[in-house]
Amino acid sequence: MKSKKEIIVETATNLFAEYGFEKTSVAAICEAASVSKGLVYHHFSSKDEILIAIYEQSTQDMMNLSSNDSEKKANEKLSEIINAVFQQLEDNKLFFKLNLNIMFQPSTRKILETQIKERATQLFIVVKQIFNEIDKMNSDVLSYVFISEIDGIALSYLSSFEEYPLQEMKNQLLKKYKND
Amino acid sequence: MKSKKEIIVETATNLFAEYGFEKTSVAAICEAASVSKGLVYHHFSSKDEILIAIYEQSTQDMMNLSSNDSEKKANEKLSEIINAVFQQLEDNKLFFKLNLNIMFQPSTRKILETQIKERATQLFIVVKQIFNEIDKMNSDVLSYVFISEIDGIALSYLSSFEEYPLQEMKNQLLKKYKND
Amino acid sequence: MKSKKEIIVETATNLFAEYGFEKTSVAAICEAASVSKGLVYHHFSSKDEILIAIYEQSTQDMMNLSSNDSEKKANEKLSEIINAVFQQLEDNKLFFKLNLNIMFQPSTRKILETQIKERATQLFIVVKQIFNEIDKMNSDVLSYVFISEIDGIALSYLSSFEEYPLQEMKNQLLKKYKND
Amino acid sequence: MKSKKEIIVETATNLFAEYGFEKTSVAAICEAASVSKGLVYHHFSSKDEILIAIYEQSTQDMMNLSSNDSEKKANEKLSEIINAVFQQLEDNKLFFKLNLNIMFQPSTRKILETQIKERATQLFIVVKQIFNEIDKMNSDVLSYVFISEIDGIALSYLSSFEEYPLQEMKNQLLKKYKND
DNA sequence: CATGAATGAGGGTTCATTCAT
DNA sequence: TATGAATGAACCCTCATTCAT
Repeated sequence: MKSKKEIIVETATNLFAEYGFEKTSVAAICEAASVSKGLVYHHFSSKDEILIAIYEQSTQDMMNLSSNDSEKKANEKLSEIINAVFQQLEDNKLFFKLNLNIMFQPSTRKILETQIKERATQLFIVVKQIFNEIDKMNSDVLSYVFISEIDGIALSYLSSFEEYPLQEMKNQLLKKYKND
Repeated sequence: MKSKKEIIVETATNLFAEYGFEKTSVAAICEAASVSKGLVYHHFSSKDEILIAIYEQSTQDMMNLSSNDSEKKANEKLSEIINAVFQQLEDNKLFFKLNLNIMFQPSTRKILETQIKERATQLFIVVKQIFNEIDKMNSDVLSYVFISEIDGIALSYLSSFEEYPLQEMKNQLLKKYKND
Repeated sequence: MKSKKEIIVETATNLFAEYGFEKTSVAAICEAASVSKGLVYHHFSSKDEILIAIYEQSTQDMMNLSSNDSEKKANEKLSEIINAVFQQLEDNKLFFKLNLNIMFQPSTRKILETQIKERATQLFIVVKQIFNEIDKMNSDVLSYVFISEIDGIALSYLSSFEEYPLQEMKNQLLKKYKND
Repeated sequence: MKSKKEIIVETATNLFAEYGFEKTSVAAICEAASVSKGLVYHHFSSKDEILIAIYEQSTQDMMNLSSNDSEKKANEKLSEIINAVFQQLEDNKLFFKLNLNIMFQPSTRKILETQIKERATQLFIVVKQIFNEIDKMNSDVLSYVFISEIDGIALSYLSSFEEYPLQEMKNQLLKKYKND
């Protein structure tokens, strides 16, 4: 059974994702979680702290996604990443929006500066290790390009109000990295 | 000489870009612009209205950037767009952040829904017209890819806390689209 | 006619005196002054600021009490001070209590540290100048004693729940300093 | 070994003295005493009750100070009281401040009304008995004066931010009462 | 005797907006 | 145009106290 603390985090995640961090009041979280304000502040020292907990949790989840199966070839690993990201993108669209919201809201960006840097660094390392196997001399640029390509599609997809050809974009990417 | 109304818009733009829309109070705008609250509400019916004015203005500016010189070849036009965007990206980094902030803050996104759609549509049309000259059958996908690639680099660049190899990424793009 | 700001200060003074600074909520001040919270924060940047305004005002009033009639003899001046203080003590008992409350509440004492020091210094100077005329060698000690004697009676009077022989104490003091 | 209850009282005393009663939360006491909230409320029915325990304890301690050696002469007893009080004043400055804090904080004053009255009465009786030996007709006034003189010095000393000539003031008092 | 999750009222403060001047 | 006093709802957070374990 879920603890009240877990319920609070989960509820807050949903509300932050739907309305944005700034526009979600602690009171709203309490009501949605059927919990008193006192309890929220018993578990978290501030509203910011809830956000930090959510973000760190999601970083953890993200890292657990990338399998470290070193048996596989580089291009297989890239395909795997692409598949995993696009899967997540479809399944947790709202959650990805939250991440962008956090990243580009100056106030939240400041709150999470440390954690954002940490995640970006780790992500880059994972990708670069793969490209090292492919082309050690240019692994830096290749990594930047790879990450940008995924980010770009995500951005277009998440910012679009209308239907977005996500599958087609994914296939384009898969094709490009198939023979690396 | 600038009108008071222009001063208000300009001041608000800077503050929104630096602190985010939600975190910028009307009082702060008034103080920074050396103007009374009454005057702000004389010119704008609400804080939202200021944001709308800023966004529409910036869409206008953006559209004026893309020359409609139909004499040029498609690949030249693409290069031109790439150059223009990267130039802006460097010159007005804060302003681009504001656009992302607006786009992924659910509250502001809702306020500007109409304007965001409009801008996206216009942008897509401009790009697609170019790709129609290159490969009419696939102009849709090519346009999406092109926009995503630019968006992706912008996103990586704007979200990075550290040095980002913007020039190198730009060169990669230019190279890719040179011979189209 | 009194300005709203003056009404706020006056109301706050009364409530602080009756219930203490910490135990008087801004909401209570608003209600008693028939004024909105917004207005209080329009005129004062914080609750502390109200306290500071009150304290500084009272220091001003206090200083205006001591006439600077340099024609008079030293012992006459002392008598005058004694009379003035005891008069105030009777008339504004609650206000003197507020001063003691502020002085010995660590939180308020810290808020007003600067102002408390300033007042104490000014007070000491005024008294010492008088004792300089009487006995220049010992004017420091004599000043301390004089101030302590008045403080002591005030303290006893203000802390007493029962009838306190204020007149008799005053006469004792007047008698002591009559022939200086 | 100290009982948990004693630790709570001791910790609370220190915190009340340093931050004031109102500004010290039960949670702060618990943390400082390394004790749970439950335990505090097991030993005391409310926060007020802790304050009462502290105050009554200190009254007890105070009374134990004054020796009842009826052999001694009146002026010796007075000297003894003066010496004892000034000793305490130096040793437990913070604790005396707490007493003044309590006395002039309307809320705490009300909580401890009974105990404050009781202590004042007992103190007055002790002093008056001594002055009865000296001048029965005027023992009331003499007692008030004596208490006020001590209170006054204590007040000046405790309210001063700077060095205060406590020793000198003490000597003045001792000299005055030496030949009574 | 001992813990700490849980409550709910109330604290100080911010802020978009209105309106008389 | 231009000012700034004035409003009131909402915000984040604190805290004494209770209670199941």
